Amino acid sequence: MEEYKYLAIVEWGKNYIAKEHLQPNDRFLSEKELCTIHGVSRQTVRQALKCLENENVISRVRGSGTYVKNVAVQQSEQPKRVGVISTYFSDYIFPQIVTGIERVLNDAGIVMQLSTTHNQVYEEAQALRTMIANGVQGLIVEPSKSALPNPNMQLYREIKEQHIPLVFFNAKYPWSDFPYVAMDDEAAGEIVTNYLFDCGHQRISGIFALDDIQGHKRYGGFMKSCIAHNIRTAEKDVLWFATAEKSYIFKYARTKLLEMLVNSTAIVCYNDELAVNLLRFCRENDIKVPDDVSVVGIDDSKFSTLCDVPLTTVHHPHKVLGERVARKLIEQMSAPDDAHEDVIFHPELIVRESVRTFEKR
Amino acid sequence: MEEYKYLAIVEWGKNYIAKEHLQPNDRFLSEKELCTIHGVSRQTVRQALKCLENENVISRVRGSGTYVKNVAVQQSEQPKRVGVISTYFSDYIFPQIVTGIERVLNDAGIVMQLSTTHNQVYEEAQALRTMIANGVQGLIVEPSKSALPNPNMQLYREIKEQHIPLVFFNAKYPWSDFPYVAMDDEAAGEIVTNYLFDCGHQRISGIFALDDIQGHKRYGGFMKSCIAHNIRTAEKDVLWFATAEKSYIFKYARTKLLEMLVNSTAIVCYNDELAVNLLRFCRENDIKVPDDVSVVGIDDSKFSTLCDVPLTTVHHPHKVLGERVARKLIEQMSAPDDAHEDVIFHPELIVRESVRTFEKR
DNA sequence: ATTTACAATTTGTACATACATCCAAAAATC
DNA sequence: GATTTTTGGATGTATGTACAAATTGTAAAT
Repeated sequence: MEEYKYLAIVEWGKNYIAKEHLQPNDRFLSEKELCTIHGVSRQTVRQALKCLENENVISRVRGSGTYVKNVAVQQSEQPKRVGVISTYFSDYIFPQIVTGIERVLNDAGIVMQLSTTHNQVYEEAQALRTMIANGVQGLIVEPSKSALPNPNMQLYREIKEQHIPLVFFNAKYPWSDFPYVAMDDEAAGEIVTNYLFDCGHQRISGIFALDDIQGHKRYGGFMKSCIAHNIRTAEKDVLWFATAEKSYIFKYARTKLLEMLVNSTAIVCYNDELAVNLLRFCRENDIKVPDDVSVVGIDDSKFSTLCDVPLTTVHHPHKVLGERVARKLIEQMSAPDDAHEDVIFHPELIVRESVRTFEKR
Repeated sequence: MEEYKYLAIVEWGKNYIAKEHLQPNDRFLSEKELCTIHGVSRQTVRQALKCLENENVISRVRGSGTYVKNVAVQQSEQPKRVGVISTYFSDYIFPQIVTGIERVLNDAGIVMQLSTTHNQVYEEAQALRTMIANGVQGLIVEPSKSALPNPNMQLYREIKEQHIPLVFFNAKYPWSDFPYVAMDDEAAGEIVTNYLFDCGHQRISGIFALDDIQGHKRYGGFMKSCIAHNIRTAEKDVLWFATAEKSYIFKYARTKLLEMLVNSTAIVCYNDELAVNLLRFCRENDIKVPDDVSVVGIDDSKFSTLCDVPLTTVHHPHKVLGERVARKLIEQMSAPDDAHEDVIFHPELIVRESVRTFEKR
């Protein structure tokens, strides 16, 4: 029961196409014919046709006529797009995380748009802006430099205001108000450190990323374990580095590093990547692992089994985490839930061969 | 310079908003005012306003007036999107290729949409369809099962008809008419085999992928070298496998494989992944590499240095190839060039430790 | 001070007419 | 038979008029 004539004609036209089984590029009725059929003026018919044209149901060709457009276009609406922004994706554990994300999104018929920030907030801003301008229906983001002040606060606020669902993974900005999926980084730091104490180590040092919430939390777990074991001086035995310069640490902090290796029986590394590099550094400086010094990593990356001394580390859920993040986003997209619950994976120790066990006294 | 009055008013209106620095939700001129300003009928003004409304420049409220919409929307037009479809992307050399693609596209301000086929033509079809429905401006595709008949021919024809630029990498379908970027696979097969002959090997076998043009070409290079060295029986010493069952070959073709390892002094592997698996198989069966048998791979993947016997292989340009593919697509997008030239990288031998050298007689 | 009624303004719908422009098929020409 | 011209019919543009429906401000009534 349409109130207006032109809207009635719009509906009538759609039904007509369906009823007559008109195929794409079939000719539709002319304006004149529609006038006589509905007993209205040509202007009214034109208004109705303009509507149908805007809705992509018909296309009109001057001098020729009105034609039916691709019906498929209207039936299967554009598949949804989701933006995935991570710091890296070709190295380390990222390919596996992204594979997990891709699998779930793909199964849900969602297209994944990928961008990397190389852990630069500027690139993060650019990626976010591009994605939004691109009309993504959701965002999966791994924060860049999550522990430092972030100039993209305003952008995230806009995302919130525009009600674009967003899920963080691995870390979240402390000031942000989006759900996140990560492993319990503090527990991970605590578990490896506890394990070292259990193996009889007493002089334990740590190397952590300073610009990254994960680094802070793992450091927190490390400290928690040290304090629980009555080691109050651990704070001094920590070396901090910025993730951008992770390869430089072995050049520019060489002295401090060597000193640390001599004075400690074990080193807790921020992650496996650092640990593997440390293993190489030890080899180059004729320090035997685990005989001279023990090394533990976190993340259970592929390299931890491939390096010359298989690395004791903490399992990161990798692919499962990716899948969970994607599912979380899909949940948020279907039912925007402001009472977002975070998903935290509990880490698990993987014992390999990079830690020496001391005799119990 | 507009031919039609209403189009002139559309342009005038946009300039007016810019000139007067009208903000979103500011009131625009009423229809009556525009009539007197331009000296046209109200209908003409209305047609112009309808255009501006369709372009999202203004919004009209019955009984209230016409208002300016979000200007940001119109200024920054949607960034371009490009679809990247590869067989895998989290393993082997794919992360590096995709990283190369991503870098170039990103620099060009193009968003990358990623999908993987797992070397399944069905998934390839689905990915292509989704991408097209999504309105990508270009496609980068690694063919799936490129050596077998492909049911997606029709799809590729449609892509051609719709003039969507497309570039293949690593391989191309023999019947297709798109440019591609790859390394010279035949030369790669030839180079490693030649090297084995140079090292004094005479009994050389090969293992190749049967469903993949790269496999065929590498096999071709292998055969070329064998024939050049007057080994006419090589054809019998080839084991074929389907890429999907690459891990099964070591179970189900175990007898044939062992026989081959005993009867040969060297094995040419389709790629490094297979070679690394073969190394493990040898270790498990107490066959020493390279003392008992030599193994060569192709692709120079990361694993070729990390496995216990560093692998002699052929360098694949990885990231550079990715970058070149992306640039090729951008070329095609800016200047559709039917006289598409393929880009072929010439491979280079990387000698490591998996090949034994026989004394020259 | 709040409510109510009304009027003015503004956009939306509908009809009528005239001419412009383009397409395609029919007709005329070569 | 092939090419050019004509012509009918289709959509596009432009103007005019009339009324409908929604918003907003004003003024009167409560």
